[in-house]
Amino acid sequence: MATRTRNTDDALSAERIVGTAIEMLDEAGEGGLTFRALAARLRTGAGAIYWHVANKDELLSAATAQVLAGAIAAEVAEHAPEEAIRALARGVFDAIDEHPWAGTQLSRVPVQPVMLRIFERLGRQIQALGVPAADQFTWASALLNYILGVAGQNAALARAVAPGTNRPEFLGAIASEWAGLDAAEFPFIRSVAGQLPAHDDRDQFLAGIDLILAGIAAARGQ
Amino acid sequence: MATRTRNTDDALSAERIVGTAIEMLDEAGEGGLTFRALAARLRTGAGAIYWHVANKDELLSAATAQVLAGAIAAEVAEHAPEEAIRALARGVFDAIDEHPWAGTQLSRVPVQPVMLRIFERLGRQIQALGVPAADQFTWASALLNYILGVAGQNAALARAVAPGTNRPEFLGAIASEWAGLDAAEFPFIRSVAGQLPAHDDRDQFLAGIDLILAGIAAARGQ
DNA sequence: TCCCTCTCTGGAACGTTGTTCCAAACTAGC
DNA sequence: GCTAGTTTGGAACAACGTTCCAGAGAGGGA
Repeated sequence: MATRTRNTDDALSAERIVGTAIEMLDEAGEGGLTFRALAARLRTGAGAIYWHVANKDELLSAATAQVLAGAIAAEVAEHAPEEAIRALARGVFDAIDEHPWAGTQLSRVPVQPVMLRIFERLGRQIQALGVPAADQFTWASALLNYILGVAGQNAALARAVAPGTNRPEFLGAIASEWAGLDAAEFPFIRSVAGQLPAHDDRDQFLAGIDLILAGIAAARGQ
Repeated sequence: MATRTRNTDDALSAERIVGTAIEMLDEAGEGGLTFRALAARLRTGAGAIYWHVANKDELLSAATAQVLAGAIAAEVAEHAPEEAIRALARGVFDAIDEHPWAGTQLSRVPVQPVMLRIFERLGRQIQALGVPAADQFTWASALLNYILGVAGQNAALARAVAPGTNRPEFLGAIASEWAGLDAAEFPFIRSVAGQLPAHDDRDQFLAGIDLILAGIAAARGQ
């Protein structure tokens, strides 16, 4: 019988822990990641995990960083600044759309290393647009905050959708509620209720980015 | 000795519970509100609270709603649409600036009754701006997501500032970190590091609102 | 006045969580 | 093959949200 040795394959490491954590978060959502469940899947104890990872916040940060790595790595040098900003925003959106728990993490913690890199990319393209130095910080922050807002709402929605039901069904139910609101108090909500079930979150998100870019262009033109 | 009667003053009620919860959240932050501590301050048991409030989520929602009530109640009919949007956004910002825990709540849960009212106000002003019906939902959502993003980041920052230190000191420390980053990798962050400690969050937030409004104006003009 | 019913109370208890602790198992260098 | 250092994993701790339930208080008929 095989001797129980500590070989490289089943050895614990920060990478393996983070990778397994991402698996569990993707499968069961934010509530699905506990140190006990993680230890069970890794066939070890909770204490062993703490040797490689300081605490749950660090674990979530590392998982979020890994999931966003692709969006940061994407090369955007060849594009015009506006297109580069769109591409970057699109990358972040797609990452959090695929891993909604990462959206929670991003909107919950202050700017951390991953988001600092995104902020850097955004700012560089803002500079490339010829924005005055005094406005660069403010306008890059506006873009970042918008992205983080969408990230948080996406995650909140994913959390709210009951495990059994699917998204169109859920949005349809909300649209019905909206349509049934008081006509005098909620005329606007009622008027857009019909657009809710069919609307594309991604398109809507990118339209918001374009709106901010148009605002920058307008402010620059004067 | 006085007979232990149940008079109106010390009677438990949803209002009194929510009011006390807001007090505790303001004093000790989001971690300061537990059912045990709340029960202790109300001189009762945790079980009694559950007779008036379904669970902690509902309690936080009610607290957030109360804290945002002022921002919604403000009458804005006399202003031009753009100024009305600014006033509304300003009201929300000031509320979450004073009660950062409310920002966490807003960015953590999907649109709830309070935020639906704000969305309604935003949308009505967007309509008043003469935006085409097809764009109203998208652009009102852009404004809302931006506001929620700032709300979340404000709350995250408030949570990160160590109880002992103050805000300028904390921002100064981050600015120092930013200034010390690799020059080749973070040119933009380094260039704006100096603006971080002195910048006004509120002004920056409102500049972002103006940017979106300018974008709407530009898109409308074509 | 008594009693029954319904509302409301508050303290104990349950299950789960993040985290800490520590004895034992393993690995590597002399 | 001893020893010093690293790594493991299971037990234990403190805290949390929530549930449970015996009983106190109030009000309305008999």
